[in-house]
Parts: sequence; C-alpha cells; structure tokens
Amino acid sequence: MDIAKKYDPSKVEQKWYQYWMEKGFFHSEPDEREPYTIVIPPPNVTGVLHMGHILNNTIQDILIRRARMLGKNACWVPGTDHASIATEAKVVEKLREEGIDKYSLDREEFLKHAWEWKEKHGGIILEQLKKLGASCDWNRTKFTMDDDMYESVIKVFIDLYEKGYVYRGVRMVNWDPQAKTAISDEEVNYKEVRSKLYYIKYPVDETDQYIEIATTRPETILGDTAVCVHPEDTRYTHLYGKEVIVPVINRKVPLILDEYVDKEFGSGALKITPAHDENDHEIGLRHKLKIIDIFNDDGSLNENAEIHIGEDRFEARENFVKDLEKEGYLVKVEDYTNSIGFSERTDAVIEPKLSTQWFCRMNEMARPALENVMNNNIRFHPPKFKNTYKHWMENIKDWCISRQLWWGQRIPAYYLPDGNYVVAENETEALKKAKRKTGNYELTFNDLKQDPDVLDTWFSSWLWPISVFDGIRNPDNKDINYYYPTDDLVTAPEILFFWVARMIMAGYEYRDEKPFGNVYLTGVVRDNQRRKMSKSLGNSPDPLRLINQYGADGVRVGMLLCSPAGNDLLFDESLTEQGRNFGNKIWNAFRLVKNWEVDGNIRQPEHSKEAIEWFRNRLNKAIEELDKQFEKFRLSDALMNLYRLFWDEFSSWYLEIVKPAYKQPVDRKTYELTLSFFEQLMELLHPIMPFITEEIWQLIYDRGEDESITITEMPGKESYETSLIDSFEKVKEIITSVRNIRKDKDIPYNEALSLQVNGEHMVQFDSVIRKLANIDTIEEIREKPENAVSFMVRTTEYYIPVENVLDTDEEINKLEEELEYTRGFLQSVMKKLNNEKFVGNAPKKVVDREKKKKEDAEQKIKTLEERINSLKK
RNA sequence: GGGCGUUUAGCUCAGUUGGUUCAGAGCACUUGCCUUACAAGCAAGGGGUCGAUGGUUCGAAUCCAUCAACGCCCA
Repeated sequence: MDIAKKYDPSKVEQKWYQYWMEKGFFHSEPDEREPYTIVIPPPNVTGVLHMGHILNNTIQDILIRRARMLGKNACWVPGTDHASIATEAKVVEKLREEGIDKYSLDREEFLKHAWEWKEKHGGIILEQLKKLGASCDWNRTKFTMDDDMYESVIKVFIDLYEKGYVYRGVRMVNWDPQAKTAISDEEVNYKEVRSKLYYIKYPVDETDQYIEIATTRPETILGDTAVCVHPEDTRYTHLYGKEVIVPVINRKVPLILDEYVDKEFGSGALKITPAHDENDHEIGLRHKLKIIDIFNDDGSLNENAEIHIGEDRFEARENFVKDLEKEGYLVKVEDYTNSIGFSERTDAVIEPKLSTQWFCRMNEMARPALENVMNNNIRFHPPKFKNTYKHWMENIKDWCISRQLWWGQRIPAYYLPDGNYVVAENETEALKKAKRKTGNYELTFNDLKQDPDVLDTWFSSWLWPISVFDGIRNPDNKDINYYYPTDDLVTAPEILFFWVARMIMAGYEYRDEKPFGNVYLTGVVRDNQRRKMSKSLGNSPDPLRLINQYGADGVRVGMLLCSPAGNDLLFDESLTEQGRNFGNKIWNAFRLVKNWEVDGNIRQPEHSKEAIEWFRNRLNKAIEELDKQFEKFRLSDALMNLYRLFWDEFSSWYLEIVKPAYKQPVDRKTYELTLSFFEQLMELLHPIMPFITEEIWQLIYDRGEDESITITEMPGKESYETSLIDSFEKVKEIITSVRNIRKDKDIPYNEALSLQVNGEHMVQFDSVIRKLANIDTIEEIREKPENAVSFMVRTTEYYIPVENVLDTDEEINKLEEELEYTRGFLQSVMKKLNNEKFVGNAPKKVVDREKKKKEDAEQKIKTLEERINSLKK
C-alpha cells in the first residue's frame, strides 16, 4: 500500500464528516437503550466561532462520542439563541448604514429585517462547528425564537404570572441609554475609571452658612431633593430642621438624617438624588422625598432639570460645573478613581433609572436549585464553584425580565384604557380575560394595547433543556420523557448565574427534576500572556485558520492539552502544532505496520510474543485509568494518558520490539495482534481525534458499507497483571542502561554485547532485552567479573564485559557516588525504624515497607562495596 | 469593603483519606543521531529547600494558624 509520508488532514476530514452525516450516525430517536444527552449552550446568532466555542464544543463532542461508543443512545442537541440586545443592535446598525432609522419603521417591518439578518448570519457558528467534527444531531437544531420555543416562553411567563412570581414593579434599573433598554445586573461590567470628585457648597436657608458635599456626578444635582448627614455627626447638629438650597437652580430641599451616610467620606454630608441612584432611592423612600427624574431615555436632560435641557449628560456635567464655578459654589476638584458600570452590550455608561419593569421573583425557585447542588444531585466540575453558586443563590435578587426592544418574545400583557392589564396567550384570550376582569363586555381589540417590550433572552434560554424537547407545551411527550434530565452540561463559569442557575430553577419548577446531572465548567481561554482573548486586542487566532492549518484533530488536541477543568487556559498555537504532530505520529506508526510484508510460514519470534503479552496488560491498565478519568471529567489527563500510551508505550517500545528487520517479513500472528492493538487504540482515541482515527480504522481492515468507528463499541477493560507490567518497567531500565553504556563507551549498536546478571532477574523478557539492546547472551554469574562495566536495576547488578574501554577509576568513582547516596538513604530509613513512636504508631504496611527498604539498601551497599573492592585490586 | 480561589521544574499543570527508593507529566532546554515508519522524528540527559513563617504529628506538598503575592465574583 502506498501511504503518504505526512498525514494531510484537509483531505480526510471533509470526507468523513460527510460520510457520518449521510449515514445519519448522529441522529437519535428514543429507544430501549440508555440515553445520554447534552444540550449545547446555544451560541448567539450574532457571533462567529471563537476559541471559547472550540474549547466548549470539543469537550462536548468528546463526551458525546464516547457515550455513543459505550453503547448509549447519544443525543447532542444543537441550536442558537436570539440574543435580543446584541442582535437588535446589529440590525439597527445595518439599517443605519442603509440610511434607515429604526424608529421610522414599525415593529413588523423591523422584525422582517431582523429575521432576514438572522437567516443570513444566524447559522454561521453551527456550520463552523461541523468543521470541528461536532457530532450534533443536526435534525434537532433549535432556535430560541422558533414558534414552539416562543410559545413555551410565553406559556411560562403566563404561568409564573398566575403563580404570582412574575410581577410589574417600579425599580431602579440599569438603563442603557444607547440601546434604550433596561438590562440585568449581570449585564453590567464595572470598570475602574479615572474621574473627578467635585466639592460643592450648598447654602443653608436663612443662614449665611454652607454645607459641603462631594460628588462625581454634579449634573445630578439638578435632581437633588435632600441633603443628608449622619445622626451622630455633631458637626451638623445646629442645622437640624433647616432647609438647604440646591445651587444655581435655587431649589429648597430638606436636610435629613440617615445612618447610611459615611461620616468619614468628604465632609460627611451627602446629596440625595432619589431618581438616579439606588441608595439615594432607598433613602428617599424612607424619608418620603420627592423624586425628580431629570433624564430622557437617551441620557439627555429633560425639563425637570430646569437648565441645560436637551444636553447630553456628559455635556451637561461640564456646562453645569462651569455654572457652579461662575456662581462660586465650586470649592475644589480632585482626581478620583471610582468604579463605573458599563453595558455589556453597547459599552455605554449605565444610568441608574427608575422605571416600571417586569420582574420575576426568585426566592422560592432558588431554594431547590441551591439544595440540589449542595447535596450533589447536580455535580459541578470542578466542585469549587459550589461555593460561588451558594453565595449567589443565598443573596439572590428578583430578576428584571423586560427589555425595551422588539427582537424577542413580546411580553403577553395587554393594557386596557383604564390602566388595568391582563396577561394572556394571545389577543383573543386577552379580550376574554379583560371583559371578565372589568365586567365591561363592550371592550374590543382596539381597546387592548399589548406591552411593547420583549423578554430578556435568558428568560428563553433558561428553559432550553426542556423546551428543545417540547417539554413545556407537551410535558408528557416521548422525547422529553426519554431525554430529560440531560446528562452533562458544558459551559463557561461566566454564565453560571445567568444561565446555569436559572436552568436549574426552571428544571425543578417545570419538571420537578434537575435539568442535567453534571456541569463541567471550562476555563476562560487566554493568550500566553494571560490576557483574555478578545476581538479588540486581536490576540485570538481564527479557529478556522487553525483547523485548515493543523486539522480539526490537531486543534482539538491542542485545546485539550491546556484545559484543566475550571482553570483559565493559556492557549498558544504551539499546542495545536503539538496536536498535529501527534496525528502525524499516529499516521506514521500506521504506515509502518501497514507496509509490513506478512509471511504465514514463519514462526512468531519470542520477543514478539513477550511484547504482545506485555502490551495487552498495559493497554488494559490504561483503559481502566481512562474510565476513571472520564468519570471525573479529567479530560486533559485522559488525553495525556492516551498520548503517552500511543507514543511511548506503543510506538517506542512495542513497535520497536515487534518490528521485523529491514526487508524482512513479519509473522502472521504478530501482524494480526498488532493490527488489533492498533484498532483498539484508534477506538480509544476516537472521541478526541475523530477524523484520523476513522481514516485509519477504515484502512486497518476492509469495512462494510455502513461501518464506522463512530458507532463501533469502545474496547472494554479486561483484567491485567500489575506485576507483569512492573517487570517490563525493569526491562526498560535495563535496556536504557545498556544504551547509556554504549553511548558512554562509544560502542556502536551493531556490535553485540553480552550481559551478566548477579541477583534476582526475571527471564521472562530476555529476548526483548536481546533485541532492543543488541545483547547476544544473558548469563547468571556469582562472582564479580574483570573488565566489565556495571549498572544496577533495583537490587540486581548487571555487567557488560568490555575489552580495553574500561576506565577503572571512572567506574570506581561512579560506584562510590552511588554507594554514598545509598548509605544516606539507608540512614534516613534507619532514623524512622529506630524511632519507637514510628514503629508503634504507623500502620504495619508502612513499617514493613520501611523494613524492605532497609534490606534492599543493605544488600545494595554490600554489592557496591564488593564491586569497588574487586576493581581496586 | 465582603466572599471564593490560586501559589509545586524555565512555562502550563497533576499530586487521592498525611506514609512506596530523595516530588510526577507535557512543553521548553542540553547532548548525540538525516538509523530503513515518523527531523512534525529517534536515543539519552539536566532541572524543584512544593509562596513565607509558625504549629499539629512518629511522619506534612498534603492538616491548622498567621502573613505575602496574584486572580475571580459581589458591593
């Protein structure tokens, strides 16, 4: 067979992916097998594939492929998320480029553009995942705005409303003046910003005194409705009951007392702006203060501000400071660093704003969600995230679920002319309910006005593990009953609360059951300088370029090489290169084996028989380890295990032993067993490197029309002998020592040597030693030979007789070094054994071990001493 | 400010309930090899007082306390 010297993934990968798709290997339908289910964390329709997706989906694919090969009915549901804010922003931007203003369109027209945009760009990531080899059940692809998914969300909203969990309320929300919508606390990024602290004096009414306050936001002075001091702050006692005059606009406001104020900060007096600060708002409620909202939705000042009307908040700040200065109210300005919230979506500075929004009460739903994580019904990997989760769940706040956008599930609340409202699935239902509620049977559709807002995107994705199987609308259908709860969820810790926690809540609320058994939290992908990968830094490699360059298998291995669960991973392209090199190693090992000429008439050499016996045991040990590693989600370790098994044990030891001499044929038995090992290795590796393993698996034997490694059975563990594996480790040490002596003494490999043994020695692998170290005879001796170099493996002494090349002094030096070390070692062992407390308290097993160490060391010392003496003669 | 976490070889990380023959791996590094599967390779080698201090223990990388540095989350 003619096989290329270098493995070329690009030719192979497309071929097999297409084959898998044509044969429908990834499709799942409920049957009598045990299900294994993963739902994908739906990527945004706005996004393109980045390294985070590569990591996340590589892991999911490994898990799902392994489950499939373990005989489970594996179902990986793919899909995308409508990402209301991000997508709407993109569509608005696109329209603007075309000269269209969003507000010149009505809702229906705008949504038409949004859907067009989604159709065009929405599937990009999913298509890219195919290049990675993702074995999703593509027939089940879902989108959070599909009709059935949409209906599920509305149904849940209504249900929660009727249970009293969903309510309308006035709250201080995080207002994004650019997107003109409220966003949740989780969508606000706080950053340290260098700003200014302004010290401003307010005249006290009917006196000639002033009270000084400090603020970073002087423009909000225009909305001040009080000045507050601490009740224990004696500096202001004489001013109790007075009024204070807001500078420039001369509004009289009360001086109030509240313990919230920090006496140490600035002058100890605080201006109170209930409409524009969360804490001020609470103080305002306590003291029944007036609330003056001075901002428009876009962040410009409105009439309530009295001056600078229409100016943007930052422009108004500058101008108002000039006013203050001119009129002598500005005391001083200091540089100041404070933390300011920015919108995750638009990066605009968040404006705390009072508004009426829809909220979802969390306390009741949080309880089972917390409990079932703490008691390990749902396991987090790594478990350290339980702490973070607990902290969050115990301090959970109600969830603001309305967004002032058009792209998303529209809130099913209908307002009546009298300000009342009803919540219903559709207009017809709403009208019925409205008539009943008001007793006014004259109402018509024209009297109903549906809430213009849509729901937070997470309010649809928290149902994902249920709604992809239509479990909200049809709670007893075949799919949901079979696939739910799903098995594993793989996601980033950044969305532990946004998404994971809420899915757990929805799971218990709507199925009375967890949504998944395990949550594997991946790390954050960073570059080798620990910087987060981001578009703006340009430090993220393009995953598709990497796949083209190194192959999907190479990228998957590269990604996994740096992926301990939950830790940040420092990705570097050299890792992908290492992945590619591993593929090439596998390929060349295959070339070697496949190019052997087989002769059915020759006998199987002894060394091959021995090697096969060893590797069979070694392989089964690895399989056992792999089972444990997968059980604990230690995927990096599993990869490293396979990497070393293939590279070191199989290629460097096993193949080197069974490899026939140049142009010589191999016996049939060895050939067939080697192919079988190769096949098993490919099967074990398949979940991690799906493409190259399929290619080779198909070439090892002639395969049938519908066969594939993808659906073949994973090799199961058989028993193995640890002692045999350990004996072979000694053999490796012997061979390495001989190689070192050859190198040391400049003895070429093709010059055969003889080996003499004094002490305990297993003859089982002697022919392996003969072959790999080029030894012609191995004999046991009782005396120290002359003219021989020696080495020790454990307690056994080995000699290689050499003529003329023995440097006695050097040999003695070497032996004396070893003697000294062994004596020191014995001393430390004796220290333990002479300690009565150790012998008395330590377990017998440990003490026996020390005794064995002592005996071994003593024997070794004796051997070394004798050898040195005989050399000195 | 509150909470959580991390610190082991040049780098990235393992290290089970404290106890195998001086703490392991991968990469990087050093040396010798274009040996007939693979230079994207082969053979060998060096490298760590386990962040610091104190304590518990016969015994500590592992348990406890304090401190330091870094990171994340919340405010």
